[in-house]
Amino acid sequence: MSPEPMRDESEFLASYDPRAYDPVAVTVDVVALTIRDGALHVLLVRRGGAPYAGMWALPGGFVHAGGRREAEDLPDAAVRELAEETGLSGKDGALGRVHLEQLGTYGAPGRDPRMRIISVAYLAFAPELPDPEAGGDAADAAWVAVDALGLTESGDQRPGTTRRLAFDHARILTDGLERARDKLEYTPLATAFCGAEFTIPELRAVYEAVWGEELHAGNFHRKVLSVPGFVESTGATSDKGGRRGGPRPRLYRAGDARLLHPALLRPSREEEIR
Amino acid sequence: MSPEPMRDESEFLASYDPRAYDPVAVTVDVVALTIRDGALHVLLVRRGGAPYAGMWALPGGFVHAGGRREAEDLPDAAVRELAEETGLSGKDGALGRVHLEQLGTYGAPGRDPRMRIISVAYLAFAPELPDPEAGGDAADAAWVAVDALGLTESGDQRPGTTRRLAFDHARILTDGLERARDKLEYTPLATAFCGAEFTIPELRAVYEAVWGEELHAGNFHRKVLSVPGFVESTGATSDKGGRRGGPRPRLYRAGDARLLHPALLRPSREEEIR
DNA sequence: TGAGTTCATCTCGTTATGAGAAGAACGAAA
DNA sequence: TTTCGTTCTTCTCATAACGAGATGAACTCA
Repeated sequence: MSPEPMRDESEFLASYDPRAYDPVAVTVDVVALTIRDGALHVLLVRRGGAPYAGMWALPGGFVHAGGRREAEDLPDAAVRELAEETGLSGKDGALGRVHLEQLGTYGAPGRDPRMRIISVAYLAFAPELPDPEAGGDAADAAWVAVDALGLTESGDQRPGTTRRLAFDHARILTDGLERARDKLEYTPLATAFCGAEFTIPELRAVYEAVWGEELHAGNFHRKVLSVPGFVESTGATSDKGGRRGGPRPRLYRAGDARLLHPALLRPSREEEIR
Repeated sequence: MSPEPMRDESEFLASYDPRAYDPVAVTVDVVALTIRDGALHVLLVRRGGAPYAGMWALPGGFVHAGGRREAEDLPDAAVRELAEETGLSGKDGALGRVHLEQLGTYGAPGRDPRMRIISVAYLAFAPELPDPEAGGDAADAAWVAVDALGLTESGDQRPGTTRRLAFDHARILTDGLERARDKLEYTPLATAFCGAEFTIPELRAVYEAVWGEELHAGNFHRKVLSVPGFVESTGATSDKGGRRGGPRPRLYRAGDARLLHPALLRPSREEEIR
């Protein structure tokens, strides 16, 4: 990993010139997902400046690497960009309960017309949040229904889709959705889309929105209660029934499991196997 | 993502100065795993130069970003570094049959004493390969038994371990092993550790080496044959029995499944759940 | 030749899953 | 207020999957 062998470490550090290397920039981009009106939504910003001005993009920006500003870690950069470009406050505010994990890194030459840019993508699961306010370089910011973006399996957008995504963000978003679908199978992260207390029908609505298919209510109920540590009862009952009738569902909160065992497998997996 | 709004994209590109940004460098590091003598091994190089001279590290190096050399994509950089530092030839040679996937990106400030370095880690599964030859900046290169590195769950090495790992490579390797264990559960990638044709006992040995526990031979056999697309029969039989006796096992090759359904879950999962 | 090992298959009891049904609780419309 | 349709929650039942153990044949090594 070192450019050339040297005898002494301090001598090496003194003579080291970072600028002698190829110029690269590192950004973070965030795929922030939430459930609104029973449908999966992603947080997007409309780009104010070039390149791709006017198009929609994932919130993100350059990592403060330590030159003029203080160096920040990658997850911190993700939270900062999310806060800056959307007006949502950071860890102690609206973004306090979100789950954040690294999704992947995208660095193909030419993915950004300005220069070689390596983008570290993060994936966030959030409970229902207020509408964002555009800030930073963003001309606009909004929660957008994922279904309205016309994404294809290959990471493109279908022709005729009104909201076009900049850069390779359609691919990043597609990968993020795929990851979210997988994570719901074997981790309890569906609870990250809910409030602190939730009902089993609410939890089922999360699965149905992310997976895009209806689940058998009875079997789902049995399964959630039988997996150890998935949810724990609060003893209380929701104060209202469903909006179209039905009894008041009981309230639960997230349990202490980090993995679901056995997993909650989605029904229509057969097609994707080959 | 743009530094400041501008009216025209070409005007923007002309005036853009990459050097105005914080200096960052991007590297790739590869966690290359294989099975030798029934035990899981990882490819390591001994560092010739500073920093961490003399310590062991994952093979890796700077990404050619496009300044003086031609820009290369991240996976290409991973293959190139693997080839350069170990003497193993590239895609058409010994490295032709390896599975390569992105593992994660490590960019904490201070992880490299020279400057801010963002490292994109890749994970490789390889069948048994020849001993590597040191090249590039590496003073030595070898397949090292993972068990001999004294890795802890928290990504450190136990005190007293002779081969110390440079940088945060103990953490990267720990994450890679965790990922490998997971992948064996729900993908047919265990076959990537085998040759083109293999027996079911050989495949079981892969699982036992990666998971570090013995499996029930009969149930494993039933399971592998019952999962559609995992393996397909060649009709042939191995020309030798096991080294300690037993009949000649039949030969199989990898099937066309990309996902195992139902998955092959490892037995002792209960402990890791909470 | 004999002893010990391993492959491959089978059995059996337990657990998990999919599909459907039923009673009770509720909202909304008549 | 009554009625009707909806939803929560719990059951049942048939099927599939799994863990543990057993068996006989095939092979290596002493």
